[in-house]
Amino acid sequence: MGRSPCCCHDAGVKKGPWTEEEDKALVEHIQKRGGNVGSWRGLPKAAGLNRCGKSCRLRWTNYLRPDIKRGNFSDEEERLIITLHAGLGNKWSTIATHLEGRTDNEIKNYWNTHIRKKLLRMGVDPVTHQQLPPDQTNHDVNGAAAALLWAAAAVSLGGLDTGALMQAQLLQQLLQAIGSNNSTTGLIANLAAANTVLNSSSSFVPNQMNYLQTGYLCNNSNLSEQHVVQQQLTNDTSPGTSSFAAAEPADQLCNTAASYDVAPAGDWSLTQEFGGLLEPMMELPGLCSLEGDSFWKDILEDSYRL
DNA sequence: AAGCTTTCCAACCGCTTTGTA
DNA sequence: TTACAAAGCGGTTGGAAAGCT
Repeated sequence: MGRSPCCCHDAGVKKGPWTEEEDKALVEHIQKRGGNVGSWRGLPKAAGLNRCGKSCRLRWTNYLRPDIKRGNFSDEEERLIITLHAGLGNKWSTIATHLEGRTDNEIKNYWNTHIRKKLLRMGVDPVTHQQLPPDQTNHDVNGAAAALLWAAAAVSLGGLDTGALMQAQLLQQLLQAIGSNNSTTGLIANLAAANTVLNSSSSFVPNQMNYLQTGYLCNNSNLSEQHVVQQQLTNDTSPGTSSFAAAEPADQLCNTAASYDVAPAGDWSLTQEFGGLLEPMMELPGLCSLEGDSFWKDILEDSYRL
């Protein structure tokens, strides 16, 4: 497997941004051949371009190809990228095969400039898709957790009505938690409380159970299907390694991501900030078990001390 | 308004994989 | 089986645009 001698090293071959004339020449040449490029190496000469064949190929595949979809990524595309990335790692070309009209380069750029930062803001490691340690986490939830836990406890004990007030409060607290900075304990407490409120308020998202976990908010009406997703993503894969890539991994993942609506658009605007179901599920006990379950008691005490 | 910093993305570089003689 | 050419791929860079002071 020798290294390919690349014409890009030839003296006099133009580099840098393409001009309109060059684009036109390349497109016309390929169209004349009915879309059949043939040899990229021989293309520049045939098309009258002073460019390396490799440069022509990249320009065509990443920019000039007629089936390329331009414009912002949709939430659905973003969720799919996150889901696929959790299993495949930086296999951009494989990921790209599941996003119609998107190139690997575009997805890679979008990941590095948008998704990666968003995950970090959420306290999620963009490489492992796991919750970051507390000192690297950006969540601030202590204040929010205290207020929300109070409300959740009150609801559970019958001291408050579960109505619009609770829903508004929940959203407000969650937004604070997402956008600011603090401890994992607080985060868990907040998510636990929010989980309880969601599940105790049937009017909030009718007929659906909502699960909150560190890092991700999950909204899925079918828990068993969700476990299938998670098993595929956690057991069969290890980001950065190739074990998952053995038997048509991308298809598995694509089917998974497509079949199981990870965070259905339109259910709840907040869910759009959270990408997927990539961590082991953390199903939290209800506050009705407050008396007998030290889980909630500990969290309440923690949040009280904040 | 000017200068500096940050963000974004097209394009490049070089290694790996695939095809073929 | 081996060697080489060509294509594919992922990491990185450079510079334009946007944002900030």
